[in-house]
Amino acid sequence: MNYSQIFCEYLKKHDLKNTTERLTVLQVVLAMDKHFDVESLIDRLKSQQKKISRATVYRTMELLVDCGLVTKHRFGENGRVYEPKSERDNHDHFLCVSCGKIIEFYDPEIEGIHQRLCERFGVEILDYSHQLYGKCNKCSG
Amino acid sequence: MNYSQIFCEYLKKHDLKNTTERLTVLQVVLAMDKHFDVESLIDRLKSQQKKISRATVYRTMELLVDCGLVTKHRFGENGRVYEPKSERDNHDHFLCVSCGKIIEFYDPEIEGIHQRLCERFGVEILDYSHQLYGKCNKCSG
DNA sequence: ACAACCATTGAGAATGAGTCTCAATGTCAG
DNA sequence: CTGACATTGAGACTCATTCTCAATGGTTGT
Repeated sequence: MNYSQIFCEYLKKHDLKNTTERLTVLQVVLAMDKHFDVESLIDRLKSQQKKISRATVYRTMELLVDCGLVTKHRFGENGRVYEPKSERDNHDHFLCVSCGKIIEFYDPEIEGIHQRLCERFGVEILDYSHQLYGKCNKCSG
Repeated sequence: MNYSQIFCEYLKKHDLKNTTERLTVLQVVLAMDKHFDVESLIDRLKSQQKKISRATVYRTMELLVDCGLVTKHRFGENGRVYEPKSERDNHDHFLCVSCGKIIEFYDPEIEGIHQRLCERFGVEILDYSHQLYGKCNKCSG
């Protein structure tokens, strides 16, 4: 099942309408760089002569996050950054404060930490955010 | 060396002036709840008849973060939250999305993760952010 | 102690990301 | 096809944070 199909199913299941704006946003999102902000997405839409309002773009991104096709991040003091999510795609981010490079990494021990937290405090974890900031190998020293 | 002394040293070292506004903000910050936002801090200042402008409060918080007396967080979609930092005070946060409760926890394995990242990619970590969102034991189920 | 220099402050304007409004438009079940 | 109602778009709005700049105040050297 591809992204569009998943999105359509999601829309149907929630009694939301299958509009061209929504599908167009999804298409363009999938063609963006891995990490992008809404501003770039809107620029891209404009440059492709797709006239979709800022409000609709924001509204649609929310849906895409909600149906699990996209994840939303906050890196440092900047606004939101989105990232299309692929199956079993579980990673955290390192951001170089000098050049802006983003390194994605996965360390299974993060799950150990979460597991121990749940056991210790009896909480249920729904979501998390884990970012590292520093200098990449080219910028350090 | 107490907080005020550290702050004064910091100011001197950076050729910044030792103003009553700056010291007042520090005093009131130390008397705040563990996690607070700028709005509450400004309210507190007002209620104590200390007239310090919004701009100065923001500017001073930046200094306090820079000199390591306070840490700055972003929890979810909300604005900044500050937290006075004590010696060897290394912890992450769990936030209950239902009741707002904050649990602080420390799991040494977070450092293992960071260590492995440094070795693997040759990066230097300067800072990080790690928050968990979910339901606390009273709100889950 | 004093003057002079320059950092700091405050009030309010400006910014900017994100949200809201509501009339016009589009979707879709029946 | 049509009615019911969800969605869209343009721009107003919000709200946290930053900026501006004239007035104020610390600090240093004498």
